[in-house]
Amino acid sequence: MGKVTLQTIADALGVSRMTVSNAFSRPDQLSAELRERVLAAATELGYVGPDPRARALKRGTTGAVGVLLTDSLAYAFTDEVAMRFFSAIAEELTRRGLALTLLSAAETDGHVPARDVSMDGALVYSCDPKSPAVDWLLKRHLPLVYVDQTDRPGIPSVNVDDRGGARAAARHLIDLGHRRVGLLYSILGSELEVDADPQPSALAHATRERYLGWKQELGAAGAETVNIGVPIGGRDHHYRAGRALLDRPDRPTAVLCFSDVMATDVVRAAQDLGLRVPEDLSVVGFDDSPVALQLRPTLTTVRQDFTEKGRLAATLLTEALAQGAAPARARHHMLPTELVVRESTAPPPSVTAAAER
Amino acid sequence: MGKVTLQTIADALGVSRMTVSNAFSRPDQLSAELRERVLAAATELGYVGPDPRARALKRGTTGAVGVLLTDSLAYAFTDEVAMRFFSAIAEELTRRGLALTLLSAAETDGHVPARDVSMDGALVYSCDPKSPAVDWLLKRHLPLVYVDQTDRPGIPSVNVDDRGGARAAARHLIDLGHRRVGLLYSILGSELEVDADPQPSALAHATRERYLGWKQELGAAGAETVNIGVPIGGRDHHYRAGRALLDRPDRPTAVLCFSDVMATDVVRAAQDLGLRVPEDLSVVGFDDSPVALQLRPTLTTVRQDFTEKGRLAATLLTEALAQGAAPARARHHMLPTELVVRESTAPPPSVTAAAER
DNA sequence: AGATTTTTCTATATCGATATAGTACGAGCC
DNA sequence: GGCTCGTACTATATCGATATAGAAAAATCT
Repeated sequence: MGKVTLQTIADALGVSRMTVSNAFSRPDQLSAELRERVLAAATELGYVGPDPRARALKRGTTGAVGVLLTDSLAYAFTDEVAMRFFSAIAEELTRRGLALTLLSAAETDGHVPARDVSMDGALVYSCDPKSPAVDWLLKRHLPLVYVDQTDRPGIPSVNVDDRGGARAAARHLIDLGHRRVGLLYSILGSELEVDADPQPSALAHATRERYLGWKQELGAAGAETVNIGVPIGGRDHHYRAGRALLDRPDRPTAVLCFSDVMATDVVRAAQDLGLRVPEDLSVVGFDDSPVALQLRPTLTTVRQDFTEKGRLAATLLTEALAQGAAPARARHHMLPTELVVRESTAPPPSVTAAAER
Repeated sequence: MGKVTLQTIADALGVSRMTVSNAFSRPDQLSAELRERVLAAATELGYVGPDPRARALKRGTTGAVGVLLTDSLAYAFTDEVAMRFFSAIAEELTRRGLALTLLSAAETDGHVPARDVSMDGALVYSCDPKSPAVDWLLKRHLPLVYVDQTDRPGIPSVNVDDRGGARAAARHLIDLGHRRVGLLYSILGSELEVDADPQPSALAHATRERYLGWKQELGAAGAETVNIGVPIGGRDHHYRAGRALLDRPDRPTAVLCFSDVMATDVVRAAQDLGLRVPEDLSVVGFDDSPVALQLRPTLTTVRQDFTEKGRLAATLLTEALAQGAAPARARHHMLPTELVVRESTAPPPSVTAAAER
């Protein structure tokens, strides 16, 4: 059976192929009457419409934009914060009639999505900046938008004020009287790093900013820190990190966590040890994800607006698409963060005891 | 500035275009030495690799498969059950080097993703079977796999035993002694439908199966039901549905809910009315999503294996891709469900009272 | 009526790659 | 020497559409 193409219909009707193309893609280019006949013939012959692949080649656009994620797409789907962000992106892109292609940064026997999949542009989201996948996207000269990444000249970006938020969180603990604070941040490795002194350059962007924010504020106040690098990807790592922090003799009186999810598991670890939150241990999260409110006690955290972040990123990308190759001034956006004080933080035990005396 | 294509490199090196193509795509077709020279020249001239669009046209494959969802992609991202399923799909597809394109069923000023986006095949997931988007996919003769959809001859599918699970849930309530049960199911409309007698044909597949399973078992036992159709898309609808059910004088002693999320909101509504769960009201969910365990009391529900569902769907699709147009016997798979009894169900108050006498 | 514009349709040249068949040449075999 | 065979590379014909420019007919203007 021969394939049905524009030509098939053109031949059947004795018109030019171009006319058939126009019937589908540019209705104003032919009379309504002829267009009807063309469409009728198309239906009869079982022609669905212009082949997207051929159209993509000729027009140069595909109607889909990519989102580059970490190696593990599967893991990203379990991340509620990422999903809120995606939701906003999807909303905005759907409005513009664009589809969303998820790209894994991983290479599987020769297949490299970032290099091989056709798309009109891409969002680079929260993935290892050294990833070869990012390089491919850059080399392809695709319109890009960086999200939660270190800025790069010439590429529009959306970030949140991670450092400012982290400082506010640290300051909050200082103000409460804490002078010995645990810091739990994500690392790329697979083993817990206790008492580490992380190289900022080895951390992912958001992690680095938050870590530096904490350090900056705590350092200024002369507080001590206990650093633990927690591998991403498994909740049990969070729990173990919590235990590693709380089992020790010089246990801190408060913990700053990279995320609300991590904070949740630390609270669990604390409660399993018979520690009361916030009386014996203050815990602060990051993101203000839905779990922050579900946790008992409710979680003090740093809020960021995922929805706005997604919407802005999608808008920047569609703008970049519209401008085509001509790159306007790349704007770097920074969204605000806000400390949200809830029930999981309180003065350290010693201070409380002193006050009660 | 001229674009850099295979021809550019071929000309620069004085070899044929085909040789350059082979250097990238079929290394065994030319000597290692020449290949090196070609690749070196390519890098120097800033050639990234074969254009995915052109390759897609000629080869006929794009390296991405679609997932067709409801009108609102954004909503799907907030659905934890859908995300678990996606996670498994993504895992499996990444393993095969395929990217995942999310398709909204909505049409936006002439753009219809299901018709216009190029892909090698698609999963049709939990969307209105009457949606034009599904028709487009069918007309394109793309390899498809139906998930949580009514079976269609010739199209492989993955379903879970919704009806069996629903029957088990209903039987559980009957066995506990309940004879008056609320049924909360999803509808496509935007208004709560209280005391409705829904047309099964108007319900989405999974909804229909669950509803019919409940009815079947409750009917056989001679129990009464109070039916409420709950619009999808907003948690407040769930809560209002709960209130509509519990505020009435002839309040049922138990509720069967379409999902765990819905059950969560119903429990909240009950508690707000001063009703104790399960002493005054038994509540059963569906899916066994993570929230079922987080809820207090923990939720009696019907478990399905999202991960297996996703993995199977992805596997069926890649198999269909491999077979190309030649459609093997389309298999319809049905995954089992399992009643998980937890704390949210108990005998109705009257029975308890009688037992205490 | 003649000039000008508009409408409607067609012819041709791409878009950037890959499949297929074929050529040239050296090696192996009897 | 003549035959087959394998390796390394090339020439040509697509894949299925759309942009562009142009031709013919119809409509508008002066």
